[in-house]
Amino acid sequence: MPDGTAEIRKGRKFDQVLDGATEIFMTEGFERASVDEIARRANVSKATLYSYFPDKRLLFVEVMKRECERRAKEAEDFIDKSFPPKQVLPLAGRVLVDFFLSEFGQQSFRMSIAESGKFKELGQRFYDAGPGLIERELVPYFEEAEERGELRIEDKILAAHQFAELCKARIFPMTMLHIKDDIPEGERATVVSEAVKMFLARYGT
Amino acid sequence: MPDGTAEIRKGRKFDQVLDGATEIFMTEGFERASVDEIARRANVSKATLYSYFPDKRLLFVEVMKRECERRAKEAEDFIDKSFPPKQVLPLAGRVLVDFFLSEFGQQSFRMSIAESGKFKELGQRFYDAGPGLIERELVPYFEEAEERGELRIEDKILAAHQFAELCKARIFPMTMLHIKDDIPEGERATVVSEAVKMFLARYGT
DNA sequence: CCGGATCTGAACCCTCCTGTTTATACAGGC
DNA sequence: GCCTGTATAAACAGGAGGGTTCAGATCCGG
Repeated sequence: MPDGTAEIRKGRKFDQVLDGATEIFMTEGFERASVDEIARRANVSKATLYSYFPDKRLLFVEVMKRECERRAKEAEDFIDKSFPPKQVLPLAGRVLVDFFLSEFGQQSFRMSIAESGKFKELGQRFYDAGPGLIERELVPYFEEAEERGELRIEDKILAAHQFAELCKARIFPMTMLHIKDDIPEGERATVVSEAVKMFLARYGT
Repeated sequence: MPDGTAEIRKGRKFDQVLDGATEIFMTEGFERASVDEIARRANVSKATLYSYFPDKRLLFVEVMKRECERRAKEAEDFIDKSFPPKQVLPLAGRVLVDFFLSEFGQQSFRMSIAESGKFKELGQRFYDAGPGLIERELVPYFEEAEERGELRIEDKILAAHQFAELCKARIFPMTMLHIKDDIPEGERATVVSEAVKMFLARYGT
């Protein structure tokens, strides 16, 4: 075992291929993306590509795996548990909004939804890196804040999801359905601010 | 002009084709659905199908148009504006939840998201029949309720979207990503009930 | 029962895509 | 400078799907 990455992979242009595949899959989706296009974008021959990945599906799964892990790691620990909700929630909400309004957030959501039927494990993986992550981050915070008397929540898991959904109000469907491509600064701030207000009106002390 | 439907259509098995196409598109999505399969399901020859619709894309657009109209009509007037929020909101929420958990709701959402990039007008149409409809139904109700002193809402449009999003908490992502296929009665009721509680905590009087 | 419109089925063309193969170029270690 | 493993380009096989065509069956109004 020459190096640490104990995976079934092979050679040297591996990441190059994955990067190219990520780009193409993100803009085209699974069906529309062609292997030739991926190889071209990755500056790699199709033969090389197929020497790493047995087929297109596996390549796709690998792309989504990596991307989910990457994003999940990025998003962790953006919460300082010792601060009160009035400070933590606006920040968390803003991170959330900016994420799912980003090109990457949009596309991975789109693709996960479109292909989760075909690749059963994929839906689970994206869920863990998305809604699941939010749950894992917020629930412990709610618990600490409740001990400090700053919140009072019976169903903390539901509350975490409610907060996340509130942050999508009016903007998420719009971008998801390509009604608008960009949401201006002001609108993002408003939505987050109103989400926090509503959340605290219900669970605040 | 022989009949009222002033469209560019033709013959007699028109609806048969549309019905079959709807079924296939709903279960397969645009890309995966094959014209042969649609013709087979519709008990119609491919030649007939192509005598009505110039190509697959147009057929798809027509299916989505009809389905959006159909659902929009079904969903109208389920609100009795004279009742107080405590009664109206649970009902409205329940209709919402049952809709987007239905096989049809799920699939049309999935498809609209997946294909709205390719068919620009489609996103708009689905938006009007979905989030747009909610807005058009709830905002006038909020206004009347506010006049009666039952609510106090500055941004009524945002509030309508917030309520809709609250109804999705914890259940919508799960079904969308195929984590769970059915949401039991109890969970639906809980989510709606908690959505209403939160909404009234913020905007109730 | 007749005649024109509509529908059928099956073959067909063409394009595109996945996946394979082969002969060639190139790289770095010894 | 040679040798081995890797990358390349390009062509190819196999198949699927969209769209067309046409001779014949079928329907329906008159």
